[in-house]
Amino acid sequence: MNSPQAIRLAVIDDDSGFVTVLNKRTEAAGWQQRTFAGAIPPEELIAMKLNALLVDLSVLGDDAWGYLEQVCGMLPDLGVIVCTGRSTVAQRVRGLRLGADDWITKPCHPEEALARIEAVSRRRRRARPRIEAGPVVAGELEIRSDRFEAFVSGASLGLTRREFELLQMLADARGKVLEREAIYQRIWGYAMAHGDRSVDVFIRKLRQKLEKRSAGWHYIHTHFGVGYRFEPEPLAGVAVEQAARVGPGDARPAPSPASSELVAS
Amino acid sequence: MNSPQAIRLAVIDDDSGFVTVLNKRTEAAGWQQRTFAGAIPPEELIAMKLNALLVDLSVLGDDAWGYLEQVCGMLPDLGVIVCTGRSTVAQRVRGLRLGADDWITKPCHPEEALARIEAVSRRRRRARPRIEAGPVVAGELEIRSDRFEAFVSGASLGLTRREFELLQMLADARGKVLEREAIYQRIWGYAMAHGDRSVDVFIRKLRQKLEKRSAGWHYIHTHFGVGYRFEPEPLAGVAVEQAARVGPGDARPAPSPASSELVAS
DNA sequence: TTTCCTCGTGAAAAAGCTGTGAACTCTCGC
DNA sequence: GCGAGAGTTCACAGCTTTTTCACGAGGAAA
Repeated sequence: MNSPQAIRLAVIDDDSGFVTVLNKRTEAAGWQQRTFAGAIPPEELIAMKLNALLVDLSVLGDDAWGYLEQVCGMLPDLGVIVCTGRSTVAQRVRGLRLGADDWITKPCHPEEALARIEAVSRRRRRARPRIEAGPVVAGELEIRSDRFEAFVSGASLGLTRREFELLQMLADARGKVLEREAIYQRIWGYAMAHGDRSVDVFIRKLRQKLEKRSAGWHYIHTHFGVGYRFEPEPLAGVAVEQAARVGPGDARPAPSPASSELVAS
Repeated sequence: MNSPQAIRLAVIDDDSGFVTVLNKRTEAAGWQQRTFAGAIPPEELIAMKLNALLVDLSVLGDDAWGYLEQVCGMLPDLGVIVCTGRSTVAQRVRGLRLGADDWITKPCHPEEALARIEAVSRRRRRARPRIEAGPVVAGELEIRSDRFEAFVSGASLGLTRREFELLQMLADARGKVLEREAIYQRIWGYAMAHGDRSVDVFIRKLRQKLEKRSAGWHYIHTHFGVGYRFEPEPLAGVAVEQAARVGPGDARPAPSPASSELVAS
C-alpha cells in the first residue's frame, strides 16, 4: 500500500536546519517541496496546487491564528500540519479546531513528520480513485474524458477545459443535485467566495453549447437555492406536454423520476 | 462551532480512568461513544457505522500491528487514531504508514484527543461525502436527500430548500418532538429571535404540500407550547377517528421526552 | 367561563437567486 | 506588441423564496 504518489508540499518555516533535513527526505521520497520563510498569500498557495502544507506558527507573527484559519477555510482540501515549538493543550486544540489536520511538536524526527504529512494527504487521495475510462453516454451526448471533449453524433461541442470538467462532474453524478459550493470546490480547487457566479456562468455556456448541438434534449436542471442536476431528458413538444404526460414518451432510463418537478429549464 | 456534527466513535482501551473522562467529554459534545476493552472484529466495526476509532495498541496484544493494518484496510473511510503509551519514532511511523490517521501519546489531555478525533473526522467527511443515506421512506413519502426533494409515488412535492431541510430534520427525528428553538437553531444557523414565526410558517407550507400529494396521511403533529413531531399516520375514516385518536397519536402533550432528546448545538 | 397565550392562515413586503449580455483581465502563440 | 481565446466580474431584470404582519381560532390555567 506504500505507493504514495508524489506529494506536493509547501513548508513555511525559517528553521533552516529542520527544513534542510526535511527537504532531503522529501526529495528522496520523490515529493515536490517548496519552502518559504514567512506567510504566503493563500492565493499563491492555491496556485501551487498543493497536497499538504507544513507550517511553523512562530514564523507567522501576530496573526498566526488568523492566517491558519484563513488558509484552512480557503483550501478545505489542503492537508495542514502545524509543526511548532512548545505549545499548550489549549493552543493545539485551537489549531486543530481552526482546521489544522495535525500538530507536531518540535523538535521532531523528520521521518515522523513525513509519515504524518503522508497520513494527512492519504485521506485526500483515497477519496478520488476515479480511474474511469470508458466514454459516458447520456441522451444524444457522448462524453469522452480521453479527449476532454463531448460529442453529439460525432460533432464536437467545442468545450473548453473548465466547461468540460463541469460537464463531466455533473454527468458523473447523474441524477444527483450538486451544490454550487461543492462544484466550485472540486473544479476550482478551493472554497467558493460568497457571491461568486462563476459556476452559473459556466453552466450557461455549457447549456448554450449543448443546445446548439443537441436541441430537443434537456440536460442540466436548476434546483433553486441549491445547485444543478444532470439528467438527459428528451423535450416533448409543448403541445404534447399537457396530454402526453401520462401516455407516450417517458422512455427514460432514470429510476423513479418525477413528473411534476418544477425545476426550471 | 462550525459543524459540530455528531461523531460516532468507538474506543478500544482498558484504561478505565481515561475512558471515563473521555466519555464524559464526548457525551457533552453530543457524540456517540462505544467502548471496548479488547480487539473487535472489523466486521463489527463496520456494522457500527463509525466515523472514528480511538485505539490503544497495548490492549491489542501480539498482533496489534496486524489488527491495525486489517482495520485500516477494511474500513478505508474510518478515521483511526492510535492513543497509546510511550512509543518510539519508528513505531509511530509504522502505525501511520499502516493507515492510522493520527497517533497520540498517553498521557494526553482528553480535550486534545477530542480535537484530534474531530480533525480526522472532518477530513474524512469532506473527502467522502458520497456515501449518503438512501432515501428515507415514511408513510407514502419518500425523502431523497440526493435530490433535496420529497416524492409521493414518484411525484415531487416541489419543496424549496428550507422546506426540505425542515422536513428532513423532522423526519430524521421521527417520533421525537423538536422544539422550535432547536429547529430554528439548526436550520437557520443562529438563535431564534423572540416572537419569530418562521418555523410555524414553514410547517404550514410543508403541510400544504404534503396534503396536496398525500392526503389521507398525517405527518406533522403539533405539540402545543413545545414544537412539532414527525410521525406518518394514515387517517382512518372519520368514524374511527375518535377511538383511534387516543391510541397511537396525540395521546399526551408529552412534556418529558422533548427537551432531553434534542440534538443540542 | 374568563383571560392570556400559542398556533394556523393569507397576503404583502423584503430579500435572495439565477439567467444574461457584456466589459475586463490574463495567457499564449505569432 | 498584437490578437484570439478562456476565464472572471459586473450590473440588471425577472422570478422565487423568506420574512413579516395582522387576525382569529384553539388551548390551557384560574
